Amino acid sequence: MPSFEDVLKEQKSVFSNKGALSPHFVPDELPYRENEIRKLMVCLAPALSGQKAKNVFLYGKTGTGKSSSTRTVIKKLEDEKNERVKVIYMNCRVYDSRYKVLQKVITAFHPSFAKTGYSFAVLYERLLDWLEKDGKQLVVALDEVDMVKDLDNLVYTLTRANDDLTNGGIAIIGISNKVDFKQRLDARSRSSLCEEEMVFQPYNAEQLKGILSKRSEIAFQDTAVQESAINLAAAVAASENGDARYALLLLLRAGELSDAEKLDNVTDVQVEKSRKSAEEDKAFEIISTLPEHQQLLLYSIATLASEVAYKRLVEEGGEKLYFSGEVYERYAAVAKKLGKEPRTSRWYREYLKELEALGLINTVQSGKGIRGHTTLIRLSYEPQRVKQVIETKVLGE
DNA sequence: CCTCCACAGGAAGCGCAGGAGT
DNA sequence: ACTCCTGCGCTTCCTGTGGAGG
Repeated sequence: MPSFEDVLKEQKSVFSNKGALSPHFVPDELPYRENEIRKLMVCLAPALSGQKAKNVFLYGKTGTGKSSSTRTVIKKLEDEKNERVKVIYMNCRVYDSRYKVLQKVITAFHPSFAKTGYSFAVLYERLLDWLEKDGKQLVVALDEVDMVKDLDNLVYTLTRANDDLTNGGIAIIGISNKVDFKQRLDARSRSSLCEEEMVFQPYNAEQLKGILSKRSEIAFQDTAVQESAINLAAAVAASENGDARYALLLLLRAGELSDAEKLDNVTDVQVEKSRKSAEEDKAFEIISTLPEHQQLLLYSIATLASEVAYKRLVEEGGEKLYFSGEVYERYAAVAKKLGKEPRTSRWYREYLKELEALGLINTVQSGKGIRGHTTLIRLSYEPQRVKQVIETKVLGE
């Protein structure tokens, strides 16, 4: 009978601490964000001397270190072990209304309030009492704050609380990656929430490299990751908006691939593979949210492509290209078969443009050798898989 | 050279949904 | 509650275009 220890030993892995690549991991040191962290600390520092901390609004694209910086600062603040300073971090994707946010805050010091049913006024009074008691300073960090449905209300409530309190205070840290979101707020809550503003710039390739190297030291076995793998992951992520989360994900998946193939290191080959599969996932995600007729069109191209020999096609570097007219005929046939009225060919051309803009197909203008003037079409992804995805996700349901 | 093919893509207009105005 | 307007998705109609074929 094998023990778990034996089983674990058999499964050798390139990882030593996989969790270090997770987006939730908070490293001891956050490189290239020293200035942001310092500025955040300056905003929160008043709390330690019994003053209200400043409200801060953090803005920046995904994977630029907003959440990590905030968590790092929160950790530092908690390490001060000041009884009168409380910090609560939450993700507003989960706590998406004034009530839920308030409830989450209350349960942090009064777990019995975890169940709903208390009126908003009761929760609010409780919060004030608790803060008032020995002049506590509360900092509420709201990640993805744009998800809160009644944000104006929430901001108003939290800021007004400061007026109702003679002792203690509440500060808000708002985090968002939506540019236009600020405009949706009314002027009053905007000016309270954005008392202090910080913009997080995307990382460049050099910085991503630094981040990845540092994390790899924790996450992987000593010599498991080749430098070329890190360089590639950094370069790819840099070209995709400098998203550190994506860079880490690539490395994580690459490592998992190495494990699956029972290799003892991670090279750029695995990174390239995981890039491809990440891209494919994204494409399939896009496909499943496409308008019905664009899906049908894509499906039609996929069926053409899976037929071994079709009457008219052109080959280019081993890839088959389909005539616009043939594709339209197939699309019309598929639509009819499913009892849908096909769109006109004029609109079909607009669909083609959209699909190309989304990177799902490639088109080429016909040149010499072909009669007339037409567009040649090919799928950007494996036809069989595209067909499968549409069949299961879309038509199957 | 002219004609035809196989489309590309602009212009106009239609029906409808969803706000703004009253 | 009502009209009015606007934008969107789409159809209809039409002119344009580059190469093949006679």
